[in-house]
Amino acid sequence: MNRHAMRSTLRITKALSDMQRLRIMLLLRSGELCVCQIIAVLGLAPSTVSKHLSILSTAELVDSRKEGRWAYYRLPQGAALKAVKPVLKWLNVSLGAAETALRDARRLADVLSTAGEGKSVNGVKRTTKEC
Amino acid sequence: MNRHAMRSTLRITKALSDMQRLRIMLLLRSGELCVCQIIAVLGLAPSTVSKHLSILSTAELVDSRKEGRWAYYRLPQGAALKAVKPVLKWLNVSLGAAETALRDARRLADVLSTAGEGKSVNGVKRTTKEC
DNA sequence: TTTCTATTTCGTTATGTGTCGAATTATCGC
DNA sequence: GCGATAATTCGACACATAACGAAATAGAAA
Repeated sequence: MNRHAMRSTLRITKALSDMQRLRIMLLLRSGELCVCQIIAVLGLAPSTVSKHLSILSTAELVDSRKEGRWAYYRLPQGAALKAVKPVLKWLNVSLGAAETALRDARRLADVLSTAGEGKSVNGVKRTTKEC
Repeated sequence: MNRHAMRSTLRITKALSDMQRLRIMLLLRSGELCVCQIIAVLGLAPSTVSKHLSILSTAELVDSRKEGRWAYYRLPQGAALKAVKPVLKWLNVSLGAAETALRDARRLADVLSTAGEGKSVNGVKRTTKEC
């Protein structure tokens, strides 16, 4: 139980000790996102973003699910949320209004609006690719 | 104001992304400590501990003062405390009962108890404070 | 099937970081 | 003054890590 507390805590702090991963955590405040959307906002190589997501996932700072070709990530919801909620709250307060965060938010809005006109909202089916 | 929020937040998470520095933060819950006491508990080279303390200090996760030959470090008290209090609280909850933390606490108690009274092996009493 | 697309894994490279010992600075006691 | 102690800075090394592209994996559409 607490035998690995240091290890798991360190995994969390290490996961948060990178600028790109902080950006991802802030992005996910907007809700569930697929990898290609995160890639579009961060402007990094897909393999790089995937690695970052893997690190956040191992630290249990994000949840993920697969649907078809897509992989979706979001902030934790269940028991894991309880463990990291104070950290998420601190992150939100600490840099919710940071320049980078605001710019990323704008980019995300852009990505969401231009990615297929009637996205999954309204249940409109897309025949075109999304990412 | 928030122009460097990301930078300072990242400095904090980077500072906390190391096992030895987490140990130091937990040690300082006991109150102000001088560098030599921290060295004794951690069992690392003085130069290494000094570097760790410098990183924590730059991140404003600790305060320091100098008194004579000694340098004392403690958790932040003033405005800086406000900024990092949630993090400190999370740390406390997250690994206050961790194995390493408990062991370090015992070592610290040992260091503190033998510090003021005839610590020398031959029983020679010191006239001055010593580490 | 084949051909896309989305994502992950792998290999490589450049940079960052933790550690130590040696040298340096500062202070105290003699 | 001198020598001892506390702490920091510096230089070097080993190791960790973030970045990329290429290749591999998985699924959807032609």
